[in-house]
Amino acid sequence: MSAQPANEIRITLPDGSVRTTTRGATGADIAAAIGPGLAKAALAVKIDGEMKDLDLPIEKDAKLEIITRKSDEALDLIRHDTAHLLAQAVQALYPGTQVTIGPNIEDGFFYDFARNEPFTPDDLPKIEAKMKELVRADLPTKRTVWERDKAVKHFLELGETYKAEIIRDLPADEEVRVYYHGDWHDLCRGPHLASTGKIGTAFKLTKISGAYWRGDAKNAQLQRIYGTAWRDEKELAAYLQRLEEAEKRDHRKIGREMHLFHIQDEAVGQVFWHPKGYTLFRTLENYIRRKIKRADYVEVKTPLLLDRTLWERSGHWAKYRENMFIAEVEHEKKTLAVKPMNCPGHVQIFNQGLKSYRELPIRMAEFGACHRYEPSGALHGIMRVRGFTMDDAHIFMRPDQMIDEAIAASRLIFETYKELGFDNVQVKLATRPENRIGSDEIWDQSEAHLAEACKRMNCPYTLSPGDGAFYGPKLEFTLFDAIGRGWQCGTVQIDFNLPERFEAEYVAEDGSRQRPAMLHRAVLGSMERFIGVLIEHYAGKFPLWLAPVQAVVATIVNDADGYAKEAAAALKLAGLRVETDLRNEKINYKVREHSLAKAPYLLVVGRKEAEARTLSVRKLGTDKQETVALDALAKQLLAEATPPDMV
RNA sequence: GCUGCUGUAGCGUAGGGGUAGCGCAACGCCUUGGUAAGGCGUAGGUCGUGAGUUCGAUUCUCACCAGCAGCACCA
Repeated sequence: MSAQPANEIRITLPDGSVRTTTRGATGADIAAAIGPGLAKAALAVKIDGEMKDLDLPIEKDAKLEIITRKSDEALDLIRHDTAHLLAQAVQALYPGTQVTIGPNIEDGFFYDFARNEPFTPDDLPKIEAKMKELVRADLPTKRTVWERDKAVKHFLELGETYKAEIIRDLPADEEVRVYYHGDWHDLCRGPHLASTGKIGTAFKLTKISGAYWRGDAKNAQLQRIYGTAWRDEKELAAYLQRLEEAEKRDHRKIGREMHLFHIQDEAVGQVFWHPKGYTLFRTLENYIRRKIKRADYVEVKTPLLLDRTLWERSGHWAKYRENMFIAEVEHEKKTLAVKPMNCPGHVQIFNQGLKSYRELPIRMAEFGACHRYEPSGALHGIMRVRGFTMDDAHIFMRPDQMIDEAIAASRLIFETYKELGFDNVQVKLATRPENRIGSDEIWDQSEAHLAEACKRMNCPYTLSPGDGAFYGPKLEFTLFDAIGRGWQCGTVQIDFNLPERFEAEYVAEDGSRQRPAMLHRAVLGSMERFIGVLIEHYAGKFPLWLAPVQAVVATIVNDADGYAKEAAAALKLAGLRVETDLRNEKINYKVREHSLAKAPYLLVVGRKEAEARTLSVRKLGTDKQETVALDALAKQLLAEATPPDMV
């Protein structure tokens, strides 16, 4: 390699080409050297993979990429700058407001403020207007590096106690950077766009909420303003449209419209399942029932109310009482608690009679109605409730069977999700929390077992440190719905607490008494929540086997009533869920109504059909019609309505 | 639980110190119409609950309950 003059550096561009430039040149200089168009479009640079300001002098050879509005990274830059813009606007409009942090989040950003007066929704348009004003002013950005103590002192003098705290907590080797946007300044790691004008105006403030300082409920509550920001107005409009789409899928709305369930004040957080909703519930339940039967589970039912002493023994009274519904029984001076979990009940069944190692594993399943006192703010439709049904099971086994059982349970979960229409599933391994029981040795072993199970299944997973249950580590299964939202549903947990506390035993091969290992697993998790997910995933347009009403026979004229009833009866006899609509309404009206009600098949009969013993079939989502003979139709629909596990 | 907002007929909404309208749904009559809203009419509300202010409260104030959006929580 030839010697390089001391004042020159070599810049490698993404296409592999190398440019030689003066030491201390900036990203902006290099962009300008490449072309005026690029210079204008440049937002920031990536130097050796790290995002930097356009005006940062480059002192040594580097790989460099010019970031423009088109780059993937552009959104992050725009959003971060918009967050600053928000803070600047807020401080201009509401003097005395302290700034804290303002990170990017999915689709946008937020900024947390400390202010005595609350923000109201009316403030958002005012703040937005101010932000746009600042964009028009095109204030230049200036990066400055401060000496730490001076920075702390400076922000304290401004009354910015949170900022001062952040600076104090910065790692000792980190530069304290303060960015100016015009006169306004903020502590920030950067990078930033060259001026406020570069941000554009494709942003919108979306909501206000309370948020705890550093995410801890023990700390002061700040006021958070959320916003979204995009490259251009078109992207912003598309995003807002996406939000609208999600709103249309809301299970609370669809649940009401499709007469699936309701919730009322006298039973907060509990679901009244209507006939149609409960049809869905039972269909799903029976599907799971078939699957676990095949997987050699046994099904049980255990009491809802159990005496306090049992919960004391299980450890729930000490660790979980806050979340339990307690019933004082006056007549007997007893305290009972409604079960928040099924596990203690299942151990009671296991403990009836002496078990041999030959009987293990025992896979004990229950569709168990559990009740937990969830914080009022956590309740959400049927997704987060206080009374719910778990598709629960506990597997009692020899310790050496644990990995195989964890694999079998995980496979059941994957298979079920796939059959239900969810192809993308992610797995997390949640490891030991701070507050836990059991020796480190047991935890080491249990975590290793779950990791080994994943490895043998060839299943990638991410670690979720500290998120395990107090009694053992767990695998968490998150599925992704039609619009990309993740839902944590299934779980496989190792429990070394309960067998110990209830002194569960089996007789081993050598005649000794041994403690069984226990695996706790749920596939759907909560039936209620899972049905909520299904509603939103399918937007109420369920696959035929799940649809509460599978077909509606609608008449055109009253003369066809008799045949319509006959046809509906025949389809019902074949095993389909069918309704008739004989009302004195025009067919257009009926088509519209049943389409909106999301009936998968509309079977229209008029004089012609009655005569020929056929039905005019119209499938939901199409406007095509097909005339099919009654017998053939029954077969066709029945085939389509076959549950995925019976295909 | 915390912050903010909201609560009017089954659903969606208007209004506002003088006891409430509209649309859809419901019900009745007319219409029997061939694939996304036929016509006319009727009924339905102690305006979330309780207190206070007032001659008078659904409207204003307070408390409570519930819902919504976040935050925290989700063993």
